[in-house]
Order: sequence, then C-alpha cells, then structure tokens
Amino acid sequence: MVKNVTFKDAWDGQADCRVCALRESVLFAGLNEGDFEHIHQPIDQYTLPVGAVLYRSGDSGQRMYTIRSGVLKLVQYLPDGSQRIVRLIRSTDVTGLECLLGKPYQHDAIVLQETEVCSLPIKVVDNLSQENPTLHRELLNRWQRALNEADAWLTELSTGSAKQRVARLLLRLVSDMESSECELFAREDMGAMLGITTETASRTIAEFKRRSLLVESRSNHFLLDVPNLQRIAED
Amino acid sequence: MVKNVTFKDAWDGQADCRVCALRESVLFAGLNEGDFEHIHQPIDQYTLPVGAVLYRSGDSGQRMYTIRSGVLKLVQYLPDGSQRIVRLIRSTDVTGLECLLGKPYQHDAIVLQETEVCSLPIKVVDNLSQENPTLHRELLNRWQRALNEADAWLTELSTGSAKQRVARLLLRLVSDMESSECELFAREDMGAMLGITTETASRTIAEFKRRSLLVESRSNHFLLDVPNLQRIAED
DNA sequence: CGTGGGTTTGAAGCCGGTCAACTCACGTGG
DNA sequence: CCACGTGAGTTGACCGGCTTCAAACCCACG
Repeated sequence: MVKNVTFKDAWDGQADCRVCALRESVLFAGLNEGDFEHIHQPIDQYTLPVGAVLYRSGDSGQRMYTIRSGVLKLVQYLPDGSQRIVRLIRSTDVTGLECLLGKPYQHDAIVLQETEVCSLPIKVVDNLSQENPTLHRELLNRWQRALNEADAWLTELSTGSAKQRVARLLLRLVSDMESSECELFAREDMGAMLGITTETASRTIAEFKRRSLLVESRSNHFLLDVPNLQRIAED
Repeated sequence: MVKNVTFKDAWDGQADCRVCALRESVLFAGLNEGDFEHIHQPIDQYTLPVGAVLYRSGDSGQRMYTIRSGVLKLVQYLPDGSQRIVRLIRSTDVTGLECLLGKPYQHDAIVLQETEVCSLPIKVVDNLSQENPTLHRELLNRWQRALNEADAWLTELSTGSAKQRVARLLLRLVSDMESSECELFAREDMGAMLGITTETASRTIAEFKRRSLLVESRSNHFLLDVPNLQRIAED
C-alpha cells in the first residue's frame, strides 16, 4: 500500500476545462464560453497512485472530484472495525457531492487503480449551478446515478451465492468497456465489495481461472468469458 | 395481501399545505405564503392499506410522494425473479424523486404499514424549486438522505451474521421513536431486507422472543431490549 | 538472497439454505 | 355453527457452502 502521497506530489497542474478531452461526458458538459469566465478558483488536476486517499470519512471538505481515469473505492466501516466497500467510482464519475450540502464526506475514498482527478472547489460548482440550469440538472443526474449504483450493489453484489456475486462483479467491470478485458482487484477488496471473506473471493477467482472463464492477457489483466459468466451470474 | 386498491378508493381529499401538521419537517418546510400561490395543481392526499402499490418500477410517473405516516418498501427484482428490498420509506420521507429527472420509477413502492401520502405533481415541485432556493436545497438534501440510507443498508443490514442483521434492523426501526416499541414485518419481507431466507428470519425472531429480547405488548407490536440487542448487533 | 504481503490451498466445523411437516388464526361456504 | 381451506409462522432434519484457522506458495522488493 502506498502511504503518504501528498497532493502536492501528485499535482499535475491546473486544468483548462475548455479543452478537456472528456468535456462531452463530464459534469461541465453543458457549460458555454461565458460560464468559464466565472471560474475564479483554479481547478487542479492530480494523478494518484494505488492506495492514495482522496478524502476521508468525516472530513469536512471544500472540493468535489471528477474522475478522468482510474478507479476508486468508497469505504464505510462497521462498529467492529470491518470494512465494506459501498461503491466504485470510475471515469467520468463525480464524487464528494455531499460537501455541496455542507456535509462531511460520508466515506473513505481510496485509489484502487491509478487515478487522474480534477478537484472542483464547491464554490465554483455552486456558483455555476445557480446560473446554468444544464449544469444544475447534471448535478441532480449525478446524485441519481449514485443512488442507482448503490441499489445495484445491494441487489447484484450482495445477493446470491459467492460464485454469482463474483461473476456479476466481473461482468460489471467490463460492461462499459469495448473489450471484455479488465484489471482485477486485491482479493481482500473483492471480499469487502461482495460481503464475503478474502479466502472465498480467492477460491472463486482461482476456480474461474481453472475453468478458463478468466484468461490472463497481461499481468493482472484478464479476458472474460462473458457468456458463461452470465450463465453463472443468473444461476 | 390487499389487491387492486385503486387510488380513487383511497382518496382523502385535497391537501392544504399551509396548515399541514407536518409542515416543519416536510419537503415544503421552507415555503412562504407567496409560494403557495404558485401551486396550480391540486396536491391530493391518500390513505393506503397494507399491500397497496404506490408505484411500479418502470412506470414513467408525473408525481412524487411525501409520506405523512406509515411505512413503504422499495423493491427491486433480480433476473431470477427473487426480490430484494433496498430501502424503507417512512414518515416525512419523500420518494419518487427520480421522476423529477424524467426517469421512470426505479422500484416498486409497496405499503407495509397503513400509509398516508401526499401526491406532489412534479410540475409543482419543479416550478417552486426554481424560485425558492430553500426548497431546492431541501430537495438535494432528500437525495443525499436516500443515498445515506442506501449505504447504511449495505453496511448494516447486508453484513454479518443473520442474528446481527436482524438485531440491527430492529434497532433501526425504533431508533427514531420515543418508545422502544415497534411493529414487525412479515418474515418474508425481513428476509428480503436482510438478504437471508424467510426461515432464517423466522428462526431468529422466534429465538429473540424466547430470550425475551422481544416482548409482545399488543398484537404484532413488540418492546425491544435495546441494550442487549445492541450487544448482538455489534457482536 | 532473504523478507514480507498477497494469493492459493487444505481441513474442520458451523451457520444458514433447502425441503417438508405442523400449528395456528382467519375467513368462507356448506 | 362447524368444516374446511388458505396463508403465515414455526420448527425439524439434512446437507452444502462459506467461514475459520493454518500452512504453503509465489513474487516483488530491498
């Protein structure tokens, strides 16, 4: 686990949203030239390595984040100290919406795969959203999207046998890719996503490999046998 | 199960939000006299019996709902037909927010305990929220509240042993009451909330009764031994 | 080349799933 | 009024999957 990566270390510079490659799919999609004049605070860009902490549960933050690439986990803890991963945040997702409402962050946000983020001061988002209805609407959409994700985790990833859950998780990882290739997470993280133990996660993945449902293409990248995994996922 | 309760049957009349007893805690808390002039569509009030369907997943609705009293379940279905309850909606909660975004309802909403609801046309909410920032802010808060609930269901109610889950559910039911009394749900529903079978739910509840963690006060109403249930909940 | 973290595998035991029987309350119809 | 049917809750027996505890393995890294 990489520790103590300060944000300073990871700083990539200031973003120019006007020329952002992801402009079409990102929170600021609906902004026009005039709107950009109203951005009086810098929007910084960072590249965070695996294990880096974007924010911690309970912190009262002043920034939300757009993910340009990579994957983060949102983690909550139980009284007994065990952890549960409640969602994954990926490319074009926005996280930290809650601080727009003056609430502290509700989760730990930790990098699972090297991640590029843009850091948006809430002031900027708040001001723009008052003037630009499209952005405002987009914010609501993001909230709803997060809710849908949360519900899906419950129904798809916390229901059924361990094999079903693992299969559904794998399918989910490639669902928005062109190829059926994906990078796997640590078994411990898979367990925390699926509500099973690390050992069961490992056993299941190992079995899938033996049955060639997973074939390693390059180090820790796997090609999925989608049709057969789907059969397992649905029972 | 009560079937085919039409909304007409359940109609209680038109609501006058100005004199609403729940005004302080409800979505419209921040409205002023002037705002009410802008309500050009009627806000109807209904009393729905157990088993009634408020809306169905996939329906493209034009209304959201404020719950005055009672309890509803939000249900999602898996490909294999089994159901999972992803949230409960209770007094002062708002549900159906998604149709404000033009999306169809994401769940079945079904009455678990007799429920009084107000039906708010999205046009009304939409118009008011454009002019009244307090209401608008309140809408965002509701969205965030739903998200928090969803996350809590994952970490509290879908993690740990069956005994822990049942105990946590029971504690959750009385957490916002003055007394520690609550009304239980059907075992099948409990199972669907906790990701366990009906039988396991029944066995666990029966055992809790034998151990006097649950004492029946009146028909299907139970007093909880909160401290001991808490011990079980945390292990 | 040794150390350590993550992964895999093994063995044992238990919790919860499955299937089935039985009870009880309730409502319907003879 | 009682017989009967229905549906929910409870309980039992059995079994299998998952957890638990441990050991072995693998590989990256200093």
